[in-house]
Amino acid sequence: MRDVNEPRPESLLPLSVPVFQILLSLAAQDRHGYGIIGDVRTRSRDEVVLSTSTLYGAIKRMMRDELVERSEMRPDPELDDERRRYYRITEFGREVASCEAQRIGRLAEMVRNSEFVTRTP
Amino acid sequence: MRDVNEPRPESLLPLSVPVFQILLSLAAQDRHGYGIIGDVRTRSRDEVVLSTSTLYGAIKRMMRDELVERSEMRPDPELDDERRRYYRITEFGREVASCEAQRIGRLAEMVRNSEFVTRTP
DNA sequence: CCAACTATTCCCTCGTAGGATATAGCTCAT
DNA sequence: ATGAGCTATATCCTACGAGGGAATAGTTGG
Repeated sequence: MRDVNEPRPESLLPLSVPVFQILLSLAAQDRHGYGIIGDVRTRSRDEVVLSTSTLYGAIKRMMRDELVERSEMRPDPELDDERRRYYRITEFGREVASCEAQRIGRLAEMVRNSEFVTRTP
Repeated sequence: MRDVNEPRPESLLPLSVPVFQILLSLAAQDRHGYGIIGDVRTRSRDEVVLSTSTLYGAIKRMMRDELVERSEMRPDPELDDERRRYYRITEFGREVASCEAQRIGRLAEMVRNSEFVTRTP
């Protein structure tokens, strides 16, 4: 059942590069802020390198929009760092990310149907 | 030979939705402003509907960045409307659009490698 | 001849990306 | 043990773009 106060996921599209990358990162597992930066950098093969101001600014807005929420998760105590604040993607966040993924798929198809693209066979 | 004063195409990425759609539209043929709005709407199947302020604002910045330029092209005089101002994509504009197309391709692949995506078989 | 549509332009507001900077706890080599 | 460098979070500030609204005016068709 959809929360009537929650906006339709499509209304938040298109997502900015940082927001979509953060959702992709948290979709795999809960992470803390600095961990997201490293993960995004790794999975994008250094194409997306978030600065701390970009990350924490985006996280704040994503909390406001209920795309993510605080997670109580803690790693093994001997590996933990108490300063860390973990985040979890919400169900709504997954829906929004899924919509954005579909939008990107349609866009990629639209590009394939264009003439000008440099094809790398 | 690359113009040394022209920035590297990647430095303009990511393109906004309006800018990329306008480049896609002009890559096919020269068009005037209002014509771009209609073409983008058609080729995106009503997904991207540019307002006039969005379009003309984007065009102005794209002229500044030399992604597009004024075109002298006029249609058959009996079909013409003298108010129209036609635009043409530049060679640099094509390079930038091509880079953006590749970025979107990589992004779509990254999404395919993620778990959460809603698959439509 | 008037309404609706085509076409361009400007103004203004809101929101975001990201540089710079502050603060402080943690880790490790010497 | 200590200081350098890394991990981690947070805020300030600026520049810039998206897009609503509205003004202007030429064009078309009923």
